[in-house]
Amino acid sequence: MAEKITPRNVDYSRWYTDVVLQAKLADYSPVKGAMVIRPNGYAIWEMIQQNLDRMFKETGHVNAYFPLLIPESFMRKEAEHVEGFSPECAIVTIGGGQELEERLYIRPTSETIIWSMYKKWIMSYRDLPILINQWANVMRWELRTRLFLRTSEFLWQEGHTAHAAYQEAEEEALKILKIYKTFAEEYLAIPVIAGKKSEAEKFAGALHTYSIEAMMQDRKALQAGTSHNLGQNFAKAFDVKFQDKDGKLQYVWATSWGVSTRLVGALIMTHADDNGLVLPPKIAQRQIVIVPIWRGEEEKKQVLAYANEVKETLGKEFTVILDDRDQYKPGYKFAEWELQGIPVRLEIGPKDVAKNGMVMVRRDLMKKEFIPKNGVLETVRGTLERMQKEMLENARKFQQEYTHIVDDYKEFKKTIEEEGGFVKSHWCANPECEAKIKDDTKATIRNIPFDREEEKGKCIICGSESEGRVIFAKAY
RNA sequence: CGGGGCGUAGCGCAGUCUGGUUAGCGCACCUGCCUUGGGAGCAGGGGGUCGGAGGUUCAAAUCCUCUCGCCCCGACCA
Repeated sequence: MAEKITPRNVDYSRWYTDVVLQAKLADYSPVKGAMVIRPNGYAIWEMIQQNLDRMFKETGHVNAYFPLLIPESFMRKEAEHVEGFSPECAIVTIGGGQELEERLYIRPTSETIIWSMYKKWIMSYRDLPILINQWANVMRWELRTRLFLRTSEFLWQEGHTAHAAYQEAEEEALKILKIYKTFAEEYLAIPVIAGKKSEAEKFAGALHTYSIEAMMQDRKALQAGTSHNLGQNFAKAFDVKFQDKDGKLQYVWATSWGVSTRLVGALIMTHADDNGLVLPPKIAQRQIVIVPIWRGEEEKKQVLAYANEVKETLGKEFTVILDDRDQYKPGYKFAEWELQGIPVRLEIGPKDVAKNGMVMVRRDLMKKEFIPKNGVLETVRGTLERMQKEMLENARKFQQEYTHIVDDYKEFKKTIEEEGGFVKSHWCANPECEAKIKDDTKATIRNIPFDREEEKGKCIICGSESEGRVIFAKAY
């Protein structure tokens, strides 16, 4: 291989970087901590946007846009919030060549500026709920950065809703988490565990935080989406009250929720292999590549005419690339499209033309299979559907294989240290026990799964009563 | 901020210790021929303020001084 990807078992993090760079998903920018998202990478983000945006709108949400710059005084209004975010904020101090009277934060998230506006817009219960989402960039200054996973500037969507009652906000936060889970599994083919964050891990300024957690191929956890019930914290900070049906003034109830370009990193670390990216069909903007093979002009003409017919047939339903470049040999093209993760490759040479068929290769399996030209659209459609399904199943098997049930702390440490993955253990809900585990092992509580079994037990640290198991793992 | 390393073609590097024609190699790129079922071959070609500034010297990528930038390792985070 001329273009090398470091194999996963040699150096997982170099493998990741190699895949991102070689598949042309992103590149390093002149500004440290920032990245350029290249067309191949942005195409993935667009697919994420399109599908999530549709799902948000189907549940009554609308899009809007709030400013990038936030007055410092706004950030300071919610104590926990400013404390949580201040260390990672970039601040504008000069504008128009002059020192600003009030410094402006480049948004690390938009709760404060949005709630300053909600104050203007909300008077009565009739104004509620407000279900606004925005697609935007945010900035959180980072020292140790990794493409897609942790960059100072990243793209995301942030939903900010306002409600008349606690219960409504709670339902909203859970509804969104459900959407995230559905999207992650059905589109990205990433199995996730939905649950509630512990107090220590929740969002700065939230009442409850919920998350979906995925397991990467190195068995580390990655938070793939979060949703917060913010209670009345921001309403109180920004003095946002509404008059209820009884004529009484109440503070508004809030949620916020988001997923980011980090999902692209999750997609890579869930499915890609030593040959490069593997895209689930539903996320691939281009699902099929045809590589024609020929010797001499005569064959070239024949093969290309045939390949074009196939392209046209498949083009009714899918986006097809016909790679007829003359300067590269087929082997080179195979490798290149594999690198970019195109789900299905069709190889068409003189032998296939003679047999009225072609060779089909599924990117995740890499097995060659001869298929007839008759019914190629149905064959490929079926293959793509199976591929989508099996990618999720395989990832789920992997996740289950590395999910351990552990009741003894010695074994816990050993498992986290040697095996990695998710460890399900009892925990008494005391933050001190949680902190001790983090100090000892670097593992954190990923979440308290919604679907956990009711099972009385004893905290793995202190032995106190526990209502059920929580998920521990080392995380990105 | 503390410890280790590195700046030479788009990328990866050699050359620096021991100063000396025109600064070299691999990949990539361009042209042509030839090839095409798993990353071909041959020939020719383009591309460099040797990170920057100052100094020593007949002569500096090489020696000296200063400076800038980057990467790796230790406290927080979608």
